[in-house]
Amino acid sequence: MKRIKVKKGQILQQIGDLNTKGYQVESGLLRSYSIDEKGKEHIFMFAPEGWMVSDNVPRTEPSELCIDVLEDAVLLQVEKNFDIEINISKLVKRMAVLQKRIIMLMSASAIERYEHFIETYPDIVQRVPQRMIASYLGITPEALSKVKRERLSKK
Amino acid sequence: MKRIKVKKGQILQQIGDLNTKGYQVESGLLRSYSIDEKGKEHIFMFAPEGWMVSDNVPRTEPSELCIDVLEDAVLLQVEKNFDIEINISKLVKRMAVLQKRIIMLMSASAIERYEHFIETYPDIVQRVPQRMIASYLGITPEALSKVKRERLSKK
DNA sequence: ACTATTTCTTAATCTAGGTTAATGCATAGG
DNA sequence: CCTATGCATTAACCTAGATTAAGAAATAGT
Repeated sequence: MKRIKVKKGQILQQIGDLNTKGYQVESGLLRSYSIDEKGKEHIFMFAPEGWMVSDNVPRTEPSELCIDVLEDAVLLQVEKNFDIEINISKLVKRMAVLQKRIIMLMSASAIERYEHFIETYPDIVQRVPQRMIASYLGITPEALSKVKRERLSKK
Repeated sequence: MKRIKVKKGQILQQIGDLNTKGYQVESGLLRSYSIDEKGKEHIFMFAPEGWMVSDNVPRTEPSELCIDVLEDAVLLQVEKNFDIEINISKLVKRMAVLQKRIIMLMSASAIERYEHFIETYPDIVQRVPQRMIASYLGITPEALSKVKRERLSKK
């Protein structure tokens, strides 16, 4: 386990890399994302201060997520065997987040997912470009623009 | 931790219940699902032999999933504190499944999700009604019918 | 400060999948 | 055995969001 400083734009993990590390974020902002066969990015999660990112595939398999730096960050880099999994309560919280995300993707419209997102992560909205929020929500930037316009006209 | 036998149709957990238990499936088939504000069910996961189901929200919060029995089953009922979380490698595997599911929901079409489903869970397809597979895939039974028809005409 | 590049928004069109409704099949219960 | 309820499929239509394209606004690089 060691503390590292990383710069905006830096890529910590490429898709296909052996996936032995996780990152605990002390300051800054990371994201993890997948890339589909058409080359389109889909943001899996944002990780601001206090969060932890890692690919959740087994340690022995190639990663299916790319991890990069959105804001200069200080990280604790942890080897997956030991350090991470010791903190079970954090693991369990991450599961809860994933569960919520699946439920939202299956049952909520783009508008509802956006509402939920800004309630749950009000600060992130300020810190990342719109197109990344769209990517996280599973819609296009154009559709997000429309969603925001509709929200304004209603409230 | 105790072993229990349950009958098809039995409900093990209601949405809103305090969520202190998990179930390890020795034989039979369970499912967990959410219900949206329109009353529509969305299957979160199937749990055949060897799998484990539980709601992933923290133990102290009301559950957001309902768990019921699709085929008569023998279960190990575990209290969430102790027993479950001891088996970390199983926890980690569940995370990998959730991750894959999110990526599929964001980046794959209904046809692709269906293909992936029958590859990953070939036996489940035989064991549950079509409408439940549709629900798991996040589409309507009508759309699943169309998907299957298109597959047949192509191959 | 000026240009180049990326980002955001709008509008027009297209499409995957939803909705509704009708029909044929099972399965369950009397 | 007959009816009732639920399941799967088909077809006609509808809608949320994708795609394409173009312009405006913001950012970054020199």
